[in-house]
Amino acid sequence: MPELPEVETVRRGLIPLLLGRTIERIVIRDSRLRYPVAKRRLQALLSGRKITAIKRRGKYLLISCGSHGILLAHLGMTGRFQFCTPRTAQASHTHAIFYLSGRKELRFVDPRRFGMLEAIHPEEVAKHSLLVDLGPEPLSPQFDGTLLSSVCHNRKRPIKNLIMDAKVVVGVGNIYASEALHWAGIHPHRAAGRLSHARIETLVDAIKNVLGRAISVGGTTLRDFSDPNEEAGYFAIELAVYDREGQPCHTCARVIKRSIQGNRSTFYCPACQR
DNA sequence: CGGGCGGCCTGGAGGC
DNA sequence: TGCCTCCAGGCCGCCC
Repeated sequence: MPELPEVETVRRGLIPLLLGRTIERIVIRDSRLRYPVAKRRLQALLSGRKITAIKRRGKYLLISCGSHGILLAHLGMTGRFQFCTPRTAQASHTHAIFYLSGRKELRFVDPRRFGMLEAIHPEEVAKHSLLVDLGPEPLSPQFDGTLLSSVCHNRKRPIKNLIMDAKVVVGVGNIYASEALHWAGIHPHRAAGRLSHARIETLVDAIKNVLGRAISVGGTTLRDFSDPNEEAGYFAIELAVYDREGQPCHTCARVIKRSIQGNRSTFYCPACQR
């Protein structure tokens, strides 16, 4: 489901709902997510604790209970958080329920179970195996043309695969990789090492602009994404190439093509992207 | 060691 | 209506 803009939209949506609430009780209904959910550790670190901050690293959400613990969560492809009351009918694939003060509940729903939930100590964040090798945040100043140029140097790997690699830069998934390459006028199959510095600068700008724009409109709703208030995102109507195979390019009217890269669909305009 | 790709899961869409 | 195949926004880990 979600790439960085969707996760950021969820984070912003959860802040007013969760900050200041206490996690009174945690029920794991099905621990079979991407990794088995360590239920007792979750309860030991988080139950009885007050939520003080909600942060994001790449596509990971970090729901923090001060010095006591952090709920590290990943939505995978189909995960979502639902904020509701005890009377709300339970959706199928509700794997975890966090009972909150004020008679509210935070539920984790994930049909495909590619998501994850784990409780960690605050001091574990820096060296956690899932976080330690992550590249820079794409919207941070650290991610710039100089950095991406050095990563691209002499690499034969297609540029699309490279920008989707979380060790290079986090948060750029299949949709926004296709979109950013389109705006930068770069063919997704082009070897990273054969791009000029100027074009890499353009690509960095495109990534920042596409992600920033998507965040500002609440993410992309393609199939099943919505924020915790069940509001849909509106970026889908702005997609230039993604899921537009056979349709005309908005710039040059040539037909958008689809290819397979790394077992994933790639969409591009064969005329605008070289 | 870089990097391609299989596999993890379920459900929806579309073809017949 | 039903069955079958294909496809899906992520990411670890295996293997070349």
